Amino acid sequence: MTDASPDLLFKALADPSRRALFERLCMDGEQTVGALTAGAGISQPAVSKHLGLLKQAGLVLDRHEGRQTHYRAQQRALAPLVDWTGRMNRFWEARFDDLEDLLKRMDQ
Amino acid sequence: MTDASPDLLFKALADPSRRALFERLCMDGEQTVGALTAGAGISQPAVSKHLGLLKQAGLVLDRHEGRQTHYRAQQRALAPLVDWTGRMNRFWEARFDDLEDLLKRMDQ
DNA sequence: GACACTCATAACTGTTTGGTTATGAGAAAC
DNA sequence: GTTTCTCATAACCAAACAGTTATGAGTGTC
Repeated sequence: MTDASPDLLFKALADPSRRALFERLCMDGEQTVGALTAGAGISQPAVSKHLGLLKQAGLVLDRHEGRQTHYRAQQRALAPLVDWTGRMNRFWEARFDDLEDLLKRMDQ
Repeated sequence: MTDASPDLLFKALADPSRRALFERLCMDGEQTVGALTAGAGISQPAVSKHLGLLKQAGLVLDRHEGRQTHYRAQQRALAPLVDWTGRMNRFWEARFDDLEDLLKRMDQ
């Protein structure tokens, strides 16, 4: 699950609890499920389920150590998102350029 | 509704139909509801509802002309998304730098 | 005025989803 | 071996949601 579609990414990040978990992992680095549960306002199973979805979307990686599971953010996973926004911006700029060209031609 | 939280944006873009509508508006520019409905695989009321949500999220603007409504993408609306991804990347890099520093110090 | 067209809203429906509690599996601690 | 701890899964529930059809409001056409 190295790469994911924008669809999975948007869906995974659409939920506030999930986005908060991902943000914490980005800010503070690797953490156990227990640590993540403390501070999230929801139960441990809820946290586990969210982490499962984030993992499926390629946004986090897990590592088992003894009886705890450590999760960490996978930064690369955001690339498709950045690509998508960039693409939308480029479309927009292209149309803007076309309009500009048109206006210039009309001006002459 | 000039600006919106990342939450509204992520939620609005999480649905494939909605994202497709927004992509079409970015690529092809302003379009009527009728034009957008043709090509979307869903009914006109469904399209209208999605456009309503996109508008609420600040992603599109509408313009009434006679009996039709024209929608267009508002490019600026993606800014909070770009900011957010940038912030996450910066957190990640900061932690990476810390690790690098630590390793350097340990090396001496 | 009568009709046709375009879109939005209302009312409803089936599915998805974010949460819960209960429980089980695996790994330390004793 | 028994107990304790950590996490994941199962079963369930209420709310949110994406879609539908029916209808209404507003605007052009004749």
